[in-house]
Amino acid sequence: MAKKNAPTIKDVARAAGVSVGTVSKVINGIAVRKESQRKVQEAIEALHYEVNTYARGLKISKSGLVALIVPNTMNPFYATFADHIEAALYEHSLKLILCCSDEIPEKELEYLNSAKQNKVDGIIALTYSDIGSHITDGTPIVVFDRFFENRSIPRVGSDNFTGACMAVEKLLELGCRHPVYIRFHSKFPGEADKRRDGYLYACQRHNLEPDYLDMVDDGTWREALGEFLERHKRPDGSLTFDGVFAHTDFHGYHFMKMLTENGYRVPEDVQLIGFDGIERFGTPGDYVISTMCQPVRQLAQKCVEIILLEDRSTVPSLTLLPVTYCYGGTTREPGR
Amino acid sequence: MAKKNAPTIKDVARAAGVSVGTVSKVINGIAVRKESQRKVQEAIEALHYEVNTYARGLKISKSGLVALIVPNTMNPFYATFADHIEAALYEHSLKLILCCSDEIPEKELEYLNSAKQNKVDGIIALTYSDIGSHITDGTPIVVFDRFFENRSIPRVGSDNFTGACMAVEKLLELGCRHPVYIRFHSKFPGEADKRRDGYLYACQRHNLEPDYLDMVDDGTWREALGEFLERHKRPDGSLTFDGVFAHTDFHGYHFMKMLTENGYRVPEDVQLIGFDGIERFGTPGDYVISTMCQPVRQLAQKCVEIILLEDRSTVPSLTLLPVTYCYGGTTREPGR
DNA sequence: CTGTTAGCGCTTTCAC
DNA sequence: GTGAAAGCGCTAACAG
Repeated sequence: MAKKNAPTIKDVARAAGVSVGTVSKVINGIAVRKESQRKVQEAIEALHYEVNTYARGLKISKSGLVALIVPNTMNPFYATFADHIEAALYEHSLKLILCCSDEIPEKELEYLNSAKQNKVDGIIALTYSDIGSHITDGTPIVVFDRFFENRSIPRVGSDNFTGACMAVEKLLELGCRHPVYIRFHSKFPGEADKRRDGYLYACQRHNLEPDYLDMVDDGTWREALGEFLERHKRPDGSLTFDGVFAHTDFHGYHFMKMLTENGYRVPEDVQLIGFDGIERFGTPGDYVISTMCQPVRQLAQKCVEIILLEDRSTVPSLTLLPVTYCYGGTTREPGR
Repeated sequence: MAKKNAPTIKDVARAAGVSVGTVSKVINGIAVRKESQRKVQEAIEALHYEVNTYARGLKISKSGLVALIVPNTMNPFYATFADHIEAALYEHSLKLILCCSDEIPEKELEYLNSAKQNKVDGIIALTYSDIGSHITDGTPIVVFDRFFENRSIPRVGSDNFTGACMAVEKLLELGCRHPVYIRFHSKFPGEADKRRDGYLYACQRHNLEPDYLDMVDDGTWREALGEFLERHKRPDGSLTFDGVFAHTDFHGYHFMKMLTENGYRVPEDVQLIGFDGIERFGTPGDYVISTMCQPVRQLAQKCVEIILLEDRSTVPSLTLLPVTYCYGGTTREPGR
């Protein structure tokens, strides 16, 4: 905002009959004489004075800005995360610079550099490239949900491994005998890979033969799901599995649709649990499918908390928060 | 980012053996001797120099920041809008400050003031309070989707009136004889009110008896919809309406669910068209219900375009973009 | 073309 | 407690 003739601290000082130093003290809540305090306050009101953040930033090199790098805000998971980050930042009088990378590594890097240039007080990143290796200066940074080799950067995420185990065990508890796992993942390795490990571990622990679809998401997931379904049909048309743990709610939802369209009843014939905790229209509690819900709000708060930590030597290098099972209509629930 | 010893323009000048003025010129793309150009560039590389945005901002009072005030980003409509705004800003090398107001007037105002204080180059606002009356200085601002009394502020939105007419006519075209309208609105007046006007106009034009539910959204919409449904059941169980124009996809979706749960088939018994163009998981083209789709992307671009307009006297005070009908499974479509 | 220089508005010593 | 003054890093005007 290029307000041409905005009043400066000088104008206030003149109007209040004190020096700029005194005005500065009042602004920053440093003790001054009651009398001066009052006069300055009055002058500020009268002139509609507002501190110039550039000048202040130039002096104290703090902007009150935090950059959030996410792929986009179309995806409800990212959108929700962004919303909670914004809220958490607001609590600390910080502003959010939203950076959508579209999952393009170059754009992620570009935003990262721009963030540094804009002198943000911190960076929260959910990226696909290993941005950690590009951090050179002392800007506080935390990566969310995507962990890379560079272990020197604090990481925050959900306990994917345990969550996956819980999903399988929930399916078993609800009567499933043959839970399968479907997954489409980005070509970059990430923390979410642990969901597969969790599935495998749970299978082993419960003496189940693992049966899963695990492929890179190249846009052909619909065909792949169809094929997977065909492959699991018995001659009589019934399915060889009775439970599905989906890597994400997105694919879980679409697989449910496919099952329904093929005449299978969900949850009567097949029960299905996804991962993420996506809610319809963002309405709290209205899960699109039964799911292992990520504590997005707490995760966001944790990220902000870590960014704000004064003593960088005390920041935990890894923070994993637990996920919880949430009913969303695709599992058999007693009494529903 | 409080990088303590970041190299300054002075350091670059010294390293390159030129003056700060020359360095400044290089940075800002002003012609200098080839030789100097090269030396400065090298020095910048070597020192990893980055311009200090505070100092620059202090000087030229431009931040490259634009504030977007929306209620939240949980709601897919807002989330999508925010995403497109971000993209449009990116095209102009501008950064987005995301402000979620939670629909709280005080918060909207607070963010507005904070935006001014942060010297943003523009403000895009989707608010419930008449923020227009609080704008005092020359910050470019545009309000989206919510129009108030203050007509001096440029407004951008969808052509709700025409869109509503189109919805009704589409229903008629698809064989409906008795389209009803359901609506839950905020207690603040807004541009979306025109959707009701459009419905009424279309009814009048086609000699239909208007029949609609129009109430303030006080959280009891589910009950109200149930009541509305009961009221329209004939003794034989059939419904007195065969088409629904829903004020938003949200309520349209939930009414559809309710109809289905009550044994009515959609779209066989009742066809339904919503408004907004919400897509499942943000997937392009995967509309949750048939809908009058707002051109969110174009709307966002228009907002940014208006913010950027140099000559403020040429900004259109009102920009209405057309909505388009999109099939989402709740209407009878030949060949689907 | 290039170097010098005067601030932009603010915080922060440092005397008083 | 308070005022004076020195910059923070940069741009732009001006003189060379």
